[in-house]
Amino acid sequence: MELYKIHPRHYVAVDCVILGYQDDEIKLLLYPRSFEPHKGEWSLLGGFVQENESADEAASRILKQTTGLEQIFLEQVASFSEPNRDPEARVISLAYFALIRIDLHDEECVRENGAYWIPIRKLPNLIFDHQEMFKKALKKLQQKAGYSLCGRELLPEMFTIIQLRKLYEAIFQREFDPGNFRKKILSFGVLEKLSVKDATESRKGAFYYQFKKDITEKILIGSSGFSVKLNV
Amino acid sequence: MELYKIHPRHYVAVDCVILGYQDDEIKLLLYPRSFEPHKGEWSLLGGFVQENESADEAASRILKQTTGLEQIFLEQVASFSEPNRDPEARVISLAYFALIRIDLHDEECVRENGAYWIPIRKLPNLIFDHQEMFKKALKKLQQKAGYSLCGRELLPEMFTIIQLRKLYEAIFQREFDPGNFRKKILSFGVLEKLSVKDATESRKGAFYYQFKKDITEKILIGSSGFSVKLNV
DNA sequence: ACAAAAGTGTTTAGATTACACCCATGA
DNA sequence: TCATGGGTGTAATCTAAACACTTTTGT
Repeated sequence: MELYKIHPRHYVAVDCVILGYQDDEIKLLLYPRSFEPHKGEWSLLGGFVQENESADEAASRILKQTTGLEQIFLEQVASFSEPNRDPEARVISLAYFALIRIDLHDEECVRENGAYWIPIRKLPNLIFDHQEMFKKALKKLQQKAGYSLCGRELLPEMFTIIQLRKLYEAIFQREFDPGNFRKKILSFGVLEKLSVKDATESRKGAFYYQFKKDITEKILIGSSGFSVKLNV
Repeated sequence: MELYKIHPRHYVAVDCVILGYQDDEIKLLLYPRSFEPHKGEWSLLGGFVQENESADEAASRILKQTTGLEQIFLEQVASFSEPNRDPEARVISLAYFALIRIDLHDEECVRENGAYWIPIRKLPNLIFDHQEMFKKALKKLQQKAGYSLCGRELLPEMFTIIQLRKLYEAIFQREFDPGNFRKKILSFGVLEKLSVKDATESRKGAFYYQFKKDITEKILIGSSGFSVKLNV
């Protein structure tokens, strides 16, 4: 302990890049910061790491507070530790990224926090280095989408292959050939065709699918854009 | 500031997974911890983040101290923040991983720190969660090797294709077909054949290669093991 | 000349891509 | 019946992988 005492201690915060999917767009949960510095400017949802919790736990806590959801996908992005990143005091921040199903989240919670879902195509300026946190999180999402179908985290229980494709097009900001995409995805054998159709988009209607219950999801989608492999 | 003051502050450390390549093996720089707790047990090289430095700077500082090298490849791995990971006091640790050319490092420095290069195949037990840090760093190395030839970081200026293959075999712990590996690597067009041969391994001798000077190295090597693509 | 490692070529199987075409349905 | 998106089939192209073969050189 003696040896440790000569070293400084720092505030440690977590900031969450909370991403969801709605109306064919990836959206980010932001709120106008409620205190100085930079009061009123857009900020990620964050908070300080307390004595008896890990950073992961702190991030979960914040997620619960702001969306009402538990047990959702959460992953470290990076640490941000420039001495002056927060002009008020030295705060070392650990960025997290979360994927949530907007259809499940608690709108009450979100409204209470004054938070909004903002489409990532029209992102406003964010405080501090939050823009960079977002960029890194988006890159992580693209990576993740590259080796696992992230429909489970972002789409409703039932969805059409077309909806899944639109999700992937939103994530990668490019188009995929409808026929090839469908074949590729179905070749993994992780989706189950239902007998129900979504008739809102066309006369013919598109069949709904859902993830098979027992699948330990391990899928590889290559980097070049979209080349996929089933791993286990 | 008022708002921040109600929150606790924590010691923040960096721990470096310093990897090198020698004698056809990936090696990790470790030292027997010189103070309690766990005095004498194997530990990564680390230190505390000071007032006026970022964590990246702290990691660079530690690297300089222990290997004598500057400007070397260094990347964040993850944060470790379990409240009791260090039994002595709460320390939040940011793990880094570094790749260094063992042929360049300062042996004096290493010896002064009582550090040793340990082949990763025969790793001893490490203190705290250092084993986990190492595992994550190794995974990162494999990822990195998957999209960029990391010969620059780990091999001497000049090397043979066979040496590069051995490096990849050490990183991925599997063998690659010599012919296919050579063709793949050379197809990137980032290596320059020299007129000198390494005659130590065979009568015929293998030509040395070096990285072309002007290359902004962007290579993709797929995940399935070894499928590669030139990106730009 | 021959052994042994360096380096080249060839063949096959599988994946990716582009795109033509058929299908089901409500208006 | 026809327009529209949903869904299937196929041929051309590219890539990975296995492995046979040729080259170079010291002894």
